[in-house]
Amino acid sequence: MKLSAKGRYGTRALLDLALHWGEGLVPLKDVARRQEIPLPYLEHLIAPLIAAGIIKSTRGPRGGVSLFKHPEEIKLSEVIQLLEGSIAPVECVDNPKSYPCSNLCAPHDIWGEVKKAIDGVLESTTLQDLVERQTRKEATARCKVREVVYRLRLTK
Amino acid sequence: MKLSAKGRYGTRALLDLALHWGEGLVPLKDVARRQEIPLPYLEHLIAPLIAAGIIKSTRGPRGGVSLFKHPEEIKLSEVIQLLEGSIAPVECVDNPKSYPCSNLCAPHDIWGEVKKAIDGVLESTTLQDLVERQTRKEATARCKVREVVYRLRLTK
DNA sequence: GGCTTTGTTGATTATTTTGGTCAACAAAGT
DNA sequence: ACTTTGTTGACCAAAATAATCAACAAAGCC
Repeated sequence: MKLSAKGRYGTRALLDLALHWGEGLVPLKDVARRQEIPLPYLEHLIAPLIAAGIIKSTRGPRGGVSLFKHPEEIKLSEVIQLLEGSIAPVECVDNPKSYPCSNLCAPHDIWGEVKKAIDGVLESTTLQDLVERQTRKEATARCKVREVVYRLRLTK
Repeated sequence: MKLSAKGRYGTRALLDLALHWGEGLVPLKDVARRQEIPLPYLEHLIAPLIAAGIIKSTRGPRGGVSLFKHPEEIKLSEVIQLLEGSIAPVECVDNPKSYPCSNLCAPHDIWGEVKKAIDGVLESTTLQDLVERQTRKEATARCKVREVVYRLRLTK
C-alpha cells in the first residue's frame, strides 16, 4: 500500500509550483533542484499532468512550467489519479463488471470502503491547502530555530 | 497503492478459516484449493499469522490449521499489518523521528491523514464481519440463480 | 518402529515493476 | 544560427514480487 516515487515526487513538484503561483514560468531544473528530484525523471513525471491540463509549459530560454489552474482548483485526488492510477487497493474495485469476485467475495466490499476512505481525504484536499499548511509549518520551524539561537546567545 | 498478493490471498485464506470456525483443523491444501492460492505460497503467507497467534497449526495426518481466536476478535488492521507491514502511504509517516521531512513538508501531513482514514476502516472490521457479509452475499447470489432458473422454466 | 501425512523453513528462481538514464527531437527565444 | 528549455521514446539496472523446490520436523497410523 505504498505510494510510488511518482506520487511522492509529483505532489512535491506540484506543491513547489503552487508556492510559486503567480510568478510566471518556473524552469523544471529549479523544481528538480529544490525538491531533489532527478531532472529527467521529473520530465517524465509531469507528462500526464500536462496532458490533463493541470500544468502548462513553454520551451526555450525563459521557458518553464507553471500551474494552469489556481491551486485551489486542483484536488489531490485528481493529481494522484494521474500520477499513480486508481488508488483502489485491488483491481476489481475499479471495474467490478469484469471481475466475477465482486458479487461473491466479501473482502471486495471492504477494499471498496478503504478506497472510499482514501478518496475522502484526497478529494477534500487541494494544492492551496498544501500551500497554507506548508507556510504554517515553515513559520513554526523558523520559530524554533530562533528560539534555539536565542538560547545559544544566553549561554554564551 | 495496491495491495500485494500476500494481502489479497491472506485475507481470503483467513476468511476461509473463519467460515470453518468451530470445525476443528482444516488442511492447508483445502484452503489453497478453495481460494485458488498456490499451496507452497500459502504456507509462507501464513507464517507471520501463526507467529502472531492468529492461527494455530498441527502437523501430521488429520492435521491442518485453524483460527486461534474467535473471528470477532481478529481485526483486519491486525491482519494487514502482519501480511503487508504498515499501510502508511509513505515511510516517513511511520517513524517521523528518523525523517527530517516530517517537520517541514506539508504532504507528509496529508499522507498521515490518509493512513488514519484507511486504519479507520480496517480497525473497525473483524473476520466475523467478513463472515456475515460473505454469507449474505452468497444468499443473494443463490437467490438470483433461483430467479433465473424460474424464468427459464417459464419460457420453456 | 517404520511409513505416510501434514506443516515449517530456507534457498532459489522467474517475472514484473520501479526508478532512473540517454539520446534524439521540437519549439521558443537571442 | 545558436542556445535554452521542454517532449518523447527507447533503454537499463536494481529491487520487489510471486512462486517453486528441497530438506526437514512433528504427528498420527499400521
